[in-house]
Amino acid sequence: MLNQGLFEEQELPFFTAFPHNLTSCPPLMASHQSLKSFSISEAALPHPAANLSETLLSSLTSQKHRQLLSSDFGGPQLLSLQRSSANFCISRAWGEANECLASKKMGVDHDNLGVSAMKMKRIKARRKVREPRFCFKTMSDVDVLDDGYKWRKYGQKVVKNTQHPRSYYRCTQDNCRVKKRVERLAEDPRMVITTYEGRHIHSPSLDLDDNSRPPSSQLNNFFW
DNA sequence: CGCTTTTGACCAGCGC
DNA sequence: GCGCTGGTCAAAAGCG
Repeated sequence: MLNQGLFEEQELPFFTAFPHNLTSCPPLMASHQSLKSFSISEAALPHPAANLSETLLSSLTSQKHRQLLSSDFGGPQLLSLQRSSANFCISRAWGEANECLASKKMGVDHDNLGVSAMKMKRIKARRKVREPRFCFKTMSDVDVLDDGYKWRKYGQKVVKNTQHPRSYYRCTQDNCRVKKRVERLAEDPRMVITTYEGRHIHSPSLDLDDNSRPPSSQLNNFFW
C-alpha cells in the first residue's frame, strides 16, 4: 500500500513521507504551513472513487483538523483522485497564483521585430508564464501512470546527480497544453516522481476499458 | 502511412 | 560575460 508524500513543488523543497493513515497528518500540516497534501490508506478509499472529500474529512478525528483541511484546500471540491494500477493518492489542485514570473519586459515594440525575432519573443513569453504545477511520488514499476489522459513524449534529459533520465510528456489533445515530467527518485529508484503542469481543458480520453474508467460524473473531477 | 519515441541541438535562466 | 543546467524543438527512427 502506498506511503507517499505529495507536495506543491515550489513551496516544499523536500519530500515528505506520510504515515498510512490520515489522522496523523494534521500535525505535519501544522508544522509545515505550506504543506497541503497527504496520503490516505487504500483501505480507506472508496472503490471506485465516490465522495473523496467526504471520506477524507470523515477520516480526520478532530473538528479543528477538519477545518484546517477544508480551508487549506480551498474546499473539498478541489480534491481529486490520482489512480494507477497499484497506487492511489489524493491530491489538490495548485492555486492559480503563480503568474508572477511573467516578464516585466513586455513593452517591446513588436511591430519593429522580424519574423524570427517575433517567434522567439513568443517562445520567451510562453516559457515565462508558469502554469499551476504540482507533483507526487508513487511507488511503481512503470514510469508513466495511467491517469486517463493520452500523453506524447517530447523529450528526455539526464538531470544532474541522478542516474535516471527525466522524461517530458505533453497531452496529445489539441489545444491542451498540459505537460508532465516523470523521473525516478535518486535515493529510491522504486519511487516515481510525476509533476503535472497546467490544467486540462477536456475530459480524460475514453479509451480505458470499462473496469478502469471512473463513472462519467467523476471525470471532470478526476484530474483537475 | 500516420503516430510515437528517441536524441542531439538549441535556448533561456541563473549563479558566479 | 561565461558556464552550467533544465526545458524544448525537430529530424530521424521505430512501430503498428
